[in-house]
Amino acid sequence: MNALFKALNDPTRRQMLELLRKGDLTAGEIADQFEMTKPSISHHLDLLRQAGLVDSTKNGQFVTYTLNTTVLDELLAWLMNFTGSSLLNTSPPAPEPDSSKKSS
Amino acid sequence: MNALFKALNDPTRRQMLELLRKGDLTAGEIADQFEMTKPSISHHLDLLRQAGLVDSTKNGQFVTYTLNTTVLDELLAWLMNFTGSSLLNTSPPAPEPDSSKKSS
DNA sequence: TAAATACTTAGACAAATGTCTAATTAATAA
DNA sequence: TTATTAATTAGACATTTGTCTAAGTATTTA
Repeated sequence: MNALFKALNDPTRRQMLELLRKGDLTAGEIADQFEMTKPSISHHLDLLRQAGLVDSTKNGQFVTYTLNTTVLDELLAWLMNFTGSSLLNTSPPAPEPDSSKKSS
Repeated sequence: MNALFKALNDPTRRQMLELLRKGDLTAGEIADQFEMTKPSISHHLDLLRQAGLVDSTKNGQFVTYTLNTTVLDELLAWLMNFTGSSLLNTSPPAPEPDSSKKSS
């Protein structure tokens, strides 16, 4: 929990998470999005990994980073103790609104 | 958003929030729960207030602190962008299970 | 093999953070 | 009014944090 809040307490790292929301990225691709040296990027990614917010896998000379949201569920649970669990939807997913009508 | 994560990035401050969940407390009552000097406590409370997580009102020589969860909703909304908004319950509150039975 | 590319590790350093003691302000009690 | 109590403000100081440059490790390409 401590590592989680620590990891989230930085705008660069939060932005990294938002980038990864759209899909996996290599360390270099992430670095391209920031005006910061690669070592600094590497360090931020390390903190995110320590918090369990991202996973990294090596593919050849590239390292791909993937968002891991399971640890955010823990944060969500913590939050619910304050905002009241009434915000949580415990009911089963609603049926699709009828896929026979429109596609897009 | 920055002040919020900053305020939450400390175990003492998070514990303070949990204490206030059970009810309002004066600065002194809060200080009693920690092995830390009052000025340090005061400083932590100040950061919580800056983040909008607590409100403070002066009553005589006492200052009472109250939990303010509205800013946590903002965090909740941010979180939902990651964990998937399906967890959010958007339906109206369910009717009370029948108030004619028990009082408590 | 040698050079280039992708990334991390090591170490320095300024800025931010958490804690303390001492002093200050405000309100109550003697 | 003077003393006491509750709390904050000011300022010092060690630790942590974010950033950088330089160097190191793999991996791919020439």
